[in-house]
Amino acid sequence: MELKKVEKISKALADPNRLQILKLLHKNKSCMYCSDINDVIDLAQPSVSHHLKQLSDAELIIAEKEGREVKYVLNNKIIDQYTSFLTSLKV
Amino acid sequence: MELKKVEKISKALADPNRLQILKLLHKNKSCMYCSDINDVIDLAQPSVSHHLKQLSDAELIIAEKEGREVKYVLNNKIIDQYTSFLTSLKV
DNA sequence: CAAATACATCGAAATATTTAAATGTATCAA
DNA sequence: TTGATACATTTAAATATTTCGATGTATTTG
Repeated sequence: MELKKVEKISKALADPNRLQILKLLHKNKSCMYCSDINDVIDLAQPSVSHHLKQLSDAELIIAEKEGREVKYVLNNKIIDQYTSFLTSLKV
Repeated sequence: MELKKVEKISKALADPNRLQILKLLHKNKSCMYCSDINDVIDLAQPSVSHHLKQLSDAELIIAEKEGREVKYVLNNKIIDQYTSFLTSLKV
């Protein structure tokens, strides 16, 4: 995995609200809508939208548009790639 | 692993210079001195010192004082703990 | 088509991070 | 003990991130 990509994923993971969103997605078996996340995270809607975009840009989550809602799905694959890189750093 | 700790490690990993330092430590089998890192990283000495402190505070590296030099060692254990947390997020 | 809903984008303020020059501290060597 | 070396800390400037109100854009519903 490219260092630039590792940096981007790390940045996405470096915020308590975004970590909470990922935990929520895990708990709810990855299927959550933006409004559900808005209900739980104690931030204004544009802030949540911003965080979801960062997670999405890092490919940690995948946004699936369903009518006027957006469903968010955890991207297991990129987590594997990221952890593989980190493991490869070990001596 | 605590979310606060995950956040701190993620922050430490979210910088190109710090990632490069970790790669250097891996390449050199974890045994490097501050001055060696200064030679390779294109930053002033206080900046490198600052980055090493962040990696050290996140426990990604361990600083071992040897006389007037400091040797840096990769902390495999914390990498394992961090990747375990990330893996546990998967659905 | 008009109103409502769900989410995104813009703009701006508050806060955090990165960087380096200047300086400080500890250790070694002569 | 004096000068040099290795690294840390302080201070301050530049830059990036976080946050939210206001507003914009689709989509659905009546």
